[in-house]
Amino acid sequence: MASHGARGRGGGRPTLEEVAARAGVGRGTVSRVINGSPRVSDVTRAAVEAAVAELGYVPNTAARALAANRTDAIALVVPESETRFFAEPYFSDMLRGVGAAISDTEMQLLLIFAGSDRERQRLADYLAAHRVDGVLLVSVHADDPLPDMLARLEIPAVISGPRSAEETLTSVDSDNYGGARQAVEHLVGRGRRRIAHITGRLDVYGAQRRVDGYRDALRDAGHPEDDLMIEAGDFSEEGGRRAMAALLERHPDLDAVFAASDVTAAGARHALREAGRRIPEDVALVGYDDSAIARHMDPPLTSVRQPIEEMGRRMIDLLLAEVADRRPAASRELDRRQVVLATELVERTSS
Amino acid sequence: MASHGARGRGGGRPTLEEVAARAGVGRGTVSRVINGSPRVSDVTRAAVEAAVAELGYVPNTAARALAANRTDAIALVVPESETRFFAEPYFSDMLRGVGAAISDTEMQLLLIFAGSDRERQRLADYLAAHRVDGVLLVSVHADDPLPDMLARLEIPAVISGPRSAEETLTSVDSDNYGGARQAVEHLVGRGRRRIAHITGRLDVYGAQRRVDGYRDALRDAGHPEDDLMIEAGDFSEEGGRRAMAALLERHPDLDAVFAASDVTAAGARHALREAGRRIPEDVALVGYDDSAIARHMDPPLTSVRQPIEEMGRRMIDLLLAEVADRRPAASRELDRRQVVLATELVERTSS
DNA sequence: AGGTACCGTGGGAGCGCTCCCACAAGTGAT
DNA sequence: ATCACTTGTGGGAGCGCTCCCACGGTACCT
Repeated sequence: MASHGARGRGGGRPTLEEVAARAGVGRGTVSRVINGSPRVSDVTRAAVEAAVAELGYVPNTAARALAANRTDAIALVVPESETRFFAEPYFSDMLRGVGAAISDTEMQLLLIFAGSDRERQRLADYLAAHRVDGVLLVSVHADDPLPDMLARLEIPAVISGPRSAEETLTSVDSDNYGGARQAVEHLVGRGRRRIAHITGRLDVYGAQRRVDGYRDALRDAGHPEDDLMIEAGDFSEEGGRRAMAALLERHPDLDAVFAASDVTAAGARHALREAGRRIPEDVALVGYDDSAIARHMDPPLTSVRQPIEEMGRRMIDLLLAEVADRRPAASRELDRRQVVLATELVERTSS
Repeated sequence: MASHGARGRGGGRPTLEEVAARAGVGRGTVSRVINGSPRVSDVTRAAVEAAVAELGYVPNTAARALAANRTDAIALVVPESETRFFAEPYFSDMLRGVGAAISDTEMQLLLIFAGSDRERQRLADYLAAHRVDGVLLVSVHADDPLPDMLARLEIPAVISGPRSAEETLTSVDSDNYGGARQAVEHLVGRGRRRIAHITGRLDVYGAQRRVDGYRDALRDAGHPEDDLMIEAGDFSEEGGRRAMAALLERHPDLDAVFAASDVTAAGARHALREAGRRIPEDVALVGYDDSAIARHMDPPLTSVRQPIEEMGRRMIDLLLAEVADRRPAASRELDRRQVVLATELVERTSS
């Protein structure tokens, strides 16, 4: 006991063994109580719980992790720089949703940025050390090597926003295609005839799906193919501004714009203002995400709402299921699940 | 070896012992190499490093934490809700600074929100379990119980923004008093005579110091005490708007405003616009933080820059020193350090 | 030559848990 | 009364490291 010298200073925290002694039971029994096993009699459980309370016992996470080979932590990995993370409400909304969901569990959530090469190297080391039981991946680009790395390390992962229609990871997404259709159908319903679209980054699958939705909605409304007015953006405000300017140049007669994100719409709004167009009188504007920006814009922005909170919850549920499922490594491939949640159009005065 | 059944699946990761066998040395030697101890001969070190590389050895964090009684992780605790965190550039700038500083170390950074009661309870459990070696506290209110809890648990902590002049924790701060003086002196220098101040939350010590700086700068410039035009804000945009409106009501003749944060200044700007005042012609405006908002405001905002990056670095350095210093718990009280860093006025067109 | 240092090194003990086997006691069927 | 379970329990073994003691070897003194 004295051999480790100055360690465990100040009397230290009580251990399982001490709780067991105090409660007059064995180590195993205390462990069972702590972990909520049903195979403990009520009397014993009460005695142990009393001892735990008296001693102020808190399990040692490191010991537990070592013995049980799990960490009780999952990581939310954002393959972007901090700067972009903070600039885009999508990420913070997602973080909020995931945070809410995780707080119902015993799990801990880690936020990891992997924007720069350096950060990616750190992340790789981190994952190699198996410091988390599972990973949540947000908005990964088509050619990102991260998913493969996770597969190689056999770390369970759930992705928000599949990389393609054949996503191999379990994924959760909102109905980008349907959401885009809602937006365009809404504009058509309001009598708009010349509807443009500013896309997101097209290496993001969801952005492509929004283009598909836009295209199909217009076609179904009887618009000829060459009515399409598409300009590439990148989800940023500046990108929205530039795309809008280009669209106005090419199609001065447009009377509506569907932007692939609220931030993009904010950029478009600037360009429209500069060009002297009134919103919504001259040009109707619809965004995507229904973030705080949409509510505070002038005029308030009609936007497609994704159920971010729900998405976060589903991601956590699926990931925890995969983590728990790590026993016989049986037919797990079979039910690769792709959850798609419905969107909702929130109408405001911009359209 | 077989007794633990299905655990450690897939052949598992190599252990220290395996590396030692491969390199033909003892366990202790490998440990020394891994931890960079100088007491290893060059030949041996090379052999071990080769074995590590061949086997792809990565230390098991849990085992290390258990044996060494440390976690190699520190937490950045934000006693605010996620919402406020994302709304205030101060926090994200601070996170960026701290993140940059930590990435030079082997430490891991955890971001923990403690806005709601529930989150605070989680945090308490978390700290009680000693899951981090140290804590970084950002913008704590005067009556927050967190610092006491940390002291009780003997967890090293560094605070950004001391709670009072007698802060007992090691702290890092920018010179709020001096920064405020810079701002006011700048306005005086530009010939402004009726300078108002919108404060931050006054339960934050730094906000009080800014008031002091404002007050003293005006007094030193020969303004009588009753020239003071102070209105309380709360660092938020809405608070700035309200305070500005109140100030205009009471002092329609004011010609300059020093706001306690850029976000506050943004709110003030709105109120000024609504009241038909031009910036800077009618009213000069100066903010604090020099955040992204200041650069993008219309007109670009003159603001007091805090060296956030540097603050983050200093906080990390001090905290790691305290963590490392946890040996004889000697005369640590003696050198309680209060680092104060200089600010810099960034002049733009709003003043 | 003997003594005293100090390397560099090997490996025992221990960190605080979980897992699982063993076993006592109780329950019900035969 | 016997066997076969079930239920609750105790405690050994082991997770993969770090810490530290002990020991052989070399270098430098007397």
